[in-house]
This record gives sequence, C-alpha cells and structure tokens, in this order.
Amino acid sequence: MLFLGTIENKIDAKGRVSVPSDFRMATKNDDFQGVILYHSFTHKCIEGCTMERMEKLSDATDNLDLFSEENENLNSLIFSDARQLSFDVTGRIVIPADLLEFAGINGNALFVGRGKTFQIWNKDEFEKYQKETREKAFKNRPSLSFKKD
Amino acid sequence: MLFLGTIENKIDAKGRVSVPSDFRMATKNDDFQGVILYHSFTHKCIEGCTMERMEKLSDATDNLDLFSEENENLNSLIFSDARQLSFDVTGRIVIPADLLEFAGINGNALFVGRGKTFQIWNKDEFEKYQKETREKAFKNRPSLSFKKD
DNA sequence: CATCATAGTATGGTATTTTATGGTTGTCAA
DNA sequence: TTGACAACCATAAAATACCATACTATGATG
Repeated sequence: MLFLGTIENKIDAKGRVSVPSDFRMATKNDDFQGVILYHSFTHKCIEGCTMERMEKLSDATDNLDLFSEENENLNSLIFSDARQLSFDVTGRIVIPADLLEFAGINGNALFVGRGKTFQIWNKDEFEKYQKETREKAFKNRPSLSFKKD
Repeated sequence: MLFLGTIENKIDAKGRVSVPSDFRMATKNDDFQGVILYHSFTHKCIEGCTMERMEKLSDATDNLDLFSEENENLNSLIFSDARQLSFDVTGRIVIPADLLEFAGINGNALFVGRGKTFQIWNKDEFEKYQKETREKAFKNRPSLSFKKD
C-alpha cells in the first residue's frame, strides 16, 4: 500500500500527533507498527517511511564498498539520523523536537503522501513549495498543456 | 480490465455516489476494492484509476535515491493529491468535497471511461469539452487523414 | 403474449464505529 | 523530587457499516 493524500493534524502540548488513518493502514501488514522519520535532504520538511523500506535501503547499501565515501554518507546521514516511532493505542506518535524545529513546524503538521514515502510539513512552507513544483512540472512537460497542431 | 462507457449517477447529500457497476468490475481482481481519485491537471474534472495502477506508477518512479530532485515532478504531485476511496457494500464511494468543487459537480456525476483511467465530470462541462474537442478534431482532420500508420 | 419471479443495481435514511484530540494517572530514571 | 514519557480514560465529530426501498433488465411460465 502507498502513502497517498494530504492531511493536516494538530500537535498537542506534549508533541503528540495522530498519524492519519490512511497512513497507518499503509503499514498494517508490517512487523513494526510505526514509522521511521528523518530530515529531508532536499527540502525543509521531515521525511518518513516504513521500517520495511528502511530495511530495503539497508540492503541496497550493503552492496557498496564498506569504506566508500558513498557508504559513509548514507550511513551517517540516513541511518544515524532516522528515528523509529511506534504508534500508541490511538495511532499517535511523538515527533522529536529537533525534527519539528528543522521543518519549522509548530502547532499543526501536514502529512503529505508520496507513494512509498511521505513528508511532514509546515502548511505554509508546503504551499510555497507546491506552487513552485507545479510551475516546474508544467514547464518541463509542455506536452501536457494544450496540444494543438 | 478497462474503464469503458459513460454513465451518469446521482450524488446524495453526503457526497455518496454509486460507482458504475462496469467500473467496479474493472477492479474486481485487485487487492484494494476501491478507486484512487485526484484532480485532473488538464481539464475541469476528477480523474481516477485503480490502486494497482498507482503502485505501478510508484514502482516506476521510485529509485531509492534520497538526494534526487527528480522526484519533484508531476508524479509526486499526483501522490500528494490522490485519495483512496473504497467501495461500500453497495458499491458507493464518497467523493471529497474539494474535488467536487474543483470539477464543478453538484447533483450528478458523469463517469467517463478512458481505458486504464476514467474521469468524473459535471455533465454540462463535459458536453462543452466534447464539443470543443470535436471541432478541434475536425479542423485538424486533413493532417490526420494523411498520416499513415 | 402477458405476467410473474429474480437478481443485480441505484439510492435514501439510520445506527454504529473509528478517528482525532484532550486530559489524567502511573512509572522510571536523572 | 522532579521531569520525561508511557499507558490509560474520555468525548465530539466524522466516517463508515448497516438496513430498507425502488428500479431495471432478464428470463421463466401460464
């Protein structure tokens, strides 16, 4: 199953936030009932995925030379930064404060589905980003706009 | 299985609408008993497909590369905008209000088959669109008829 | 041929469950 | 002892399951 859609949920005083029901469903066949969160490397947001995917990623890095620069980067940047957060009985997680700060999130968290992964944004930041992306997508794909001739 | 034909069904006060029986049959071999809806990027209508197709799309664009900007494209826009809606026992779905508004749909929904995907239109909008398309096709007719193969 | 029976479909209304959210208590460790 | 954190309890609103009815097409039967 995939992470689809965009849902905004409140973060309470203790940092608790409900993971959207559909997102939880996307992990229901996994061993680990929770999600993995880490800094995005390309945007001002938090990225997330399933434990299953993390394991796949780990398998992929196994193929690299142990001392290669790439492996060093992956290990230090991804695995050391990733946190596993399990759902409580009502489906909530507590997002670590440094991640919230990095993404500029305070009261509300915007969960954005991206298929195999998802992101958590400050709403204003996301809308800014999305606007840019839309423009880029249309520029790069003129074939989508009206095909005359 | 393909989405074929054009069927008009009523939307009730809660946004519920019967997905045409033939369309439901087109998903009967899938794991997920429902459809994925998202707003069209080219027309004033809702677009839909199966979860299976979404997963294929996800597999095609998923390269496990966390540093790539390449995923900032139309596909990611689709994933963040897509809603998974499962059929109830009588074969209905609830179309989210914002999608209905985007497509200008109020009381009735026109399901239009497009093979691997389908669209949901306001009937008037669709007829307008269809008229324009016919005129365009007629204008371009000479170039069409000279194209061999 | 007219009528009846049947099965699948569309549609409307109500009841139940799930979800998101807030608060309280208990526990362990610094 | 205090502060962090997990487990537990509560509730309103939203989503969904459930039930009932009407309609359609089709086929069987007298």
